Amino acid sequence: MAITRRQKDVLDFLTSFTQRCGYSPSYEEIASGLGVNSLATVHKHITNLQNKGLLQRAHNRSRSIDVLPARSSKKGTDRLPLLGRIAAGRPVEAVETAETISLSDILGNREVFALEVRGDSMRDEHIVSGDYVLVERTRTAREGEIVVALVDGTDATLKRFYREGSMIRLQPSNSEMAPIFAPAAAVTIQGKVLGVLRKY
Amino acid sequence: MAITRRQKDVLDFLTSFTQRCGYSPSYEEIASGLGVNSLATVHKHITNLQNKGLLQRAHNRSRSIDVLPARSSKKGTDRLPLLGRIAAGRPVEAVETAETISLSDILGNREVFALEVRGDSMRDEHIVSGDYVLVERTRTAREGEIVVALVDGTDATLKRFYREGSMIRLQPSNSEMAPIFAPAAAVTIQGKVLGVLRKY
DNA sequence: TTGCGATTCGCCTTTTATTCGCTAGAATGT
DNA sequence: ACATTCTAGCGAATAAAAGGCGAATCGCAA
Repeated sequence: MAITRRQKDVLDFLTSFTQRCGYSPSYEEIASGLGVNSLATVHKHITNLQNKGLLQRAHNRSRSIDVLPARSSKKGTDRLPLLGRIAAGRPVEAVETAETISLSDILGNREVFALEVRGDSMRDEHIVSGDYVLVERTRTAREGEIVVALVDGTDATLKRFYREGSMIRLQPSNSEMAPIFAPAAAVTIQGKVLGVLRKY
Repeated sequence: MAITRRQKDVLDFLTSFTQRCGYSPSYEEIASGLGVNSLATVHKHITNLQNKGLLQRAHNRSRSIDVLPARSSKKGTDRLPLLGRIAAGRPVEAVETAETISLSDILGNREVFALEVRGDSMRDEHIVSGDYVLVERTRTAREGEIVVALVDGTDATLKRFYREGSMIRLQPSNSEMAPIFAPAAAVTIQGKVLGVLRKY
């Protein structure tokens, strides 16, 4: 069920509009939201998405688009079998294993959001540009944890967190970059990193 | 739920009126509340909303409208908000964004399994011991893709895949390790890597 | 029975969805 | 390398639904 970049745009717009307004958008509103000038284009997108089973729509009915939550809960795509370890020797068997892994193993029941990483400040930590970090929203952090921190209220960065007396050291994991030292009062923790997700 | 702008207005008015007064409004009150002059219009709205299952009403009875509780949106842990990019400057806002990321964005509907990585053979690719690679089960691969490959039926490894004439080169992403050369017949592709998941 | 609110009936305007024909680029298969 | 299919886009014409009106009618309850 290949979904194109543009189709995801459309789907995201629909979800956000519906969330924001409480009703679904008209084709014209979709068009202007996506920056296209033709209703036909919108119509084609909607039709395609409907054919892919990602949304429902009543024929010729105004504002009748329903985005289906089926995207995730379709077939348990959120939980996948953990078949073993690689580079160990044996072929990967199609074994029925009880072991599985899923996002919820990482997330638990916590309030989590994702951020796309830009820059190389955590390169030695093997977090690179384009990765998504999964961040739990907290205001505190422990020594050595990777955090999203705000310095002087303006600069959000991804660093390791260390306390040094009344100062905070935010340590990049990149030997070419210098740590940031700041008084504890100037640093706001926005969350700590629970995991990393990368997509090829 | 397939609702129009005006219908939401009506529904909102009904909810707030009922909340405020403890009883439901007459059609005339609804009309003036909505700024319309015809009871017929109101009636049409109410009927439509009833057909959509959003409210209940007794026939020909005064003030007999019951707004049915809206279905709550269960929030799945498998889809999380993508709040923005990090190391960009601004604080991470608690914005309601439509953009989301989830495992299914990576997986699609393909047959996927996970493997825990051991060893450092893909270190320069920022895949390290302890990470989980998400692998689509395929028997073919394209030039340069990261694959799970079986050499001589015994040795499963994680490498980049290159074809060189009748030979296959399996290239580790680690400058300290040498590539594996093998005849195409001796190499079995077990799958290709779609993504990486890391858990701290 | 009588009155008030609910219902129904045409008829109108505005909003919205649908369809058609066309161009162009990307992805795929032979 | 080529043809084919799919995605993405444009503008215009058409059809249908949504929203609205006033007036006539109906039905319950006081």
